[in-house]
Amino acid sequence: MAHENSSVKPTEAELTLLNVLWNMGPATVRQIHEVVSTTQKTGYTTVLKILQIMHEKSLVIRDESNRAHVYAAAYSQTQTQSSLIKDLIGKAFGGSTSKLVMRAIDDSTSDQEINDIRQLLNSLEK
Amino acid sequence: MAHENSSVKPTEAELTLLNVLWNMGPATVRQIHEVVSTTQKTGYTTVLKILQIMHEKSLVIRDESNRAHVYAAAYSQTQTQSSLIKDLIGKAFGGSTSKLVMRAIDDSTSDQEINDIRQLLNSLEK
DNA sequence: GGCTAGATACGAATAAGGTCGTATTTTGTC
DNA sequence: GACAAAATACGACCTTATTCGTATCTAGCC
Repeated sequence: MAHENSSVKPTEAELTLLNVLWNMGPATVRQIHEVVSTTQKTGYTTVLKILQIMHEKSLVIRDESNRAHVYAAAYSQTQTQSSLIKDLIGKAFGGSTSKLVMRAIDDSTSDQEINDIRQLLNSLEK
Repeated sequence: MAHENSSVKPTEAELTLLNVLWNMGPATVRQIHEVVSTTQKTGYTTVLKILQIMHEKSLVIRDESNRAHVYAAAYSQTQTQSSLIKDLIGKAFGGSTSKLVMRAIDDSTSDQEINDIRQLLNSLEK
């Protein structure tokens, strides 16, 4: 009952690191760890290990020309977001994007969010 | 680097079974398995086991008054969809619902989907 | 050349998901 | 009451995710 992902599907921890990479751009393990550890109590070697696994999976690329390898996301944030949305739509929304969009909008609570979405809709409806 | 989910977050296989339950309503393991096995080659005891685990996690409730227990989803499809969306927004969209909505809309390809969304937007914009 | 600080590589432990085989229990039917 | 069919319970195995500790390696500095 398992699955195969033609597309990219990072795990939770991997996504955490990817978010850092998308923010900072290419970075060393140390730099990444520094950022991550402000939020979580994750050890340095844990970050390193996950990065190495991501490298095997080709979720990141790395420049090994220097002693401290420099990692970068292999896929853009947008591409990854699309993969994850598609996955979710497939497994929980019967493949219907509009159902997901509707649910997301219905769930919006903050005025800020509602305004953002309204503007988004306006810009589309012309 | 792991997480805690205050809310419901079924796994992939669990979601498959939940989808069946939401469709059929309360059902026995056999009934569920029958449906699932039209799509996948999953064994009867596998379905049973997952249902038992889901029961431990309180993702389903079950009526044990008959020999064949009758399972039912503990949370509505809508509730579950909301949880999953919220989770995704949190981990891949920086908490921004509008970003997810925008991405979902941008990714829409089929005319059908685009029309559905357009109608949805129209019904909201009045 | 040798030391050390700092990097990577490796391997082990733990936990969870998914898959089944086998054991056990239950209940209706003769 | 005993048997068989059908259900549940249990436990094992394999994978993947996550976490680190420890071993190794490397490059610059005296």
